[in-house]
Amino acid sequence: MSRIQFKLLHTDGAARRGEITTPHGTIQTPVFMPVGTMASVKSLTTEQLGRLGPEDEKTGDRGPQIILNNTYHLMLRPGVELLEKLGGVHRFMGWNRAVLSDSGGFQVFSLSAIRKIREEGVEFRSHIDGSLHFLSPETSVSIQTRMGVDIAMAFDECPAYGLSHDEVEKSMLLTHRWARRSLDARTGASALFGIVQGGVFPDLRKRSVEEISSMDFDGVAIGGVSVGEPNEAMRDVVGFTAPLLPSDRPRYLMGVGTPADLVNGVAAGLDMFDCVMPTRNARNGTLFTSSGKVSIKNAKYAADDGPLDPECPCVTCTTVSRAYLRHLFVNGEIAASVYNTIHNVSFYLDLMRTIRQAIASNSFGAFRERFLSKIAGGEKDGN
RNA sequence: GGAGAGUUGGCUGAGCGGUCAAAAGCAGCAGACUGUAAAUCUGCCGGGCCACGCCCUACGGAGGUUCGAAUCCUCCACUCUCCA
Repeated sequence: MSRIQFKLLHTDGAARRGEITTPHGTIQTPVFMPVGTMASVKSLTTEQLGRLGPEDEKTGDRGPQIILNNTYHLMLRPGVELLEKLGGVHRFMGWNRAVLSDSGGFQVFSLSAIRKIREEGVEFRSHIDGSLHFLSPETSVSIQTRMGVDIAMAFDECPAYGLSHDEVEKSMLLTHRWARRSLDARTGASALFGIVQGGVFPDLRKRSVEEISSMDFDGVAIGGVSVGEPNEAMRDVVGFTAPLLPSDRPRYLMGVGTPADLVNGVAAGLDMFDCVMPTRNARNGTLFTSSGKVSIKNAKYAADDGPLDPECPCVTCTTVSRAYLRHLFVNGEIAASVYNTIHNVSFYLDLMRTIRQAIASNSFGAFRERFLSKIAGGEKDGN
């Protein structure tokens, strides 16, 4: 019945090397999924996206193995009816690899000004035209399935950071009931992942893992993280929760993170990651390199004729200089976003490939240590 | 030659007796960004200092009126518009 299959290939400490088979290709894990909210990884054409990152060791394929789309945004525009009629998101955007969709649960959190939460579901007012919409476990899963995604996410509630134990518990229990209903709404056309909540409270996280793991999800995700909590808190939650997750299914850390977060996440035993950071930061002029972050708009790069990252084989690093990238950025040229996004996404994909190789050769621990100190050398905050 | 308008910090441009080191925007400099309402947002932006306060230099130039002037008066310089 499940449309995906997970195979655990190898472990190196807690780090896992695996494979997820989907109708749109096999995904090597640990994997990073670029975010393409509007069925588009911002500033890239589907074709450009498809050529990013390192070449696959075996198949010779390039590019992300899987990307993320967003239910909330796509249901508003262009709408699920149209998407379905046009053959689903893959066909719509000309993407033939895997797609995972977020359920809209996060928007319940991030767009809190326009929501009304009930047991049944969430009433939204569209941020686009103010029209009224309703999202529930059933409608969310249905929309995701009709969009034709490979992996759908259960509809959850993502509590804001700073709520009390009782409030988070209440929210978590709602997420659990919604998880059950999401699962009951699954038709089998898309795989379905459950989402663990519980905020920053270990006892709640533990309960949530137990509850979500007991259900027949195709994978389990850690949600409710990177919602404004201190970095330390996030790391604690991930470090505590990840090892509790079932080992026979993909483990997905939602919305995280920095390169260092990814390395640490893998070390905690996680397989899948997504984050807007590489794409958003690219558009805002912050680039990730092998020696730390580079704010390309800084005056010091005005006459810097060298490549952004000498160690990076991406199109950006092999064709233009830092000086040119800065010039494009300060002048607001669209190409700045394109070049920057190409690099940042490539950097992330490259990092994941390196991580996979390190695990395969049982050298992940050493790699992690080297990586973190190298990054820290270039950046004080370790990102 | 006559009539009128104007000259403000790198630029555009408010202010029209004190609360003005001078609004706002731009440019410049730096920072943030973690399941994307983000090609966004925030801070700094005359100089100096033993800096939550003080000093210096500043609103075309020079004088003047006033307790006090970017703001009022006089002259000078320059710019623009209209009429000859």
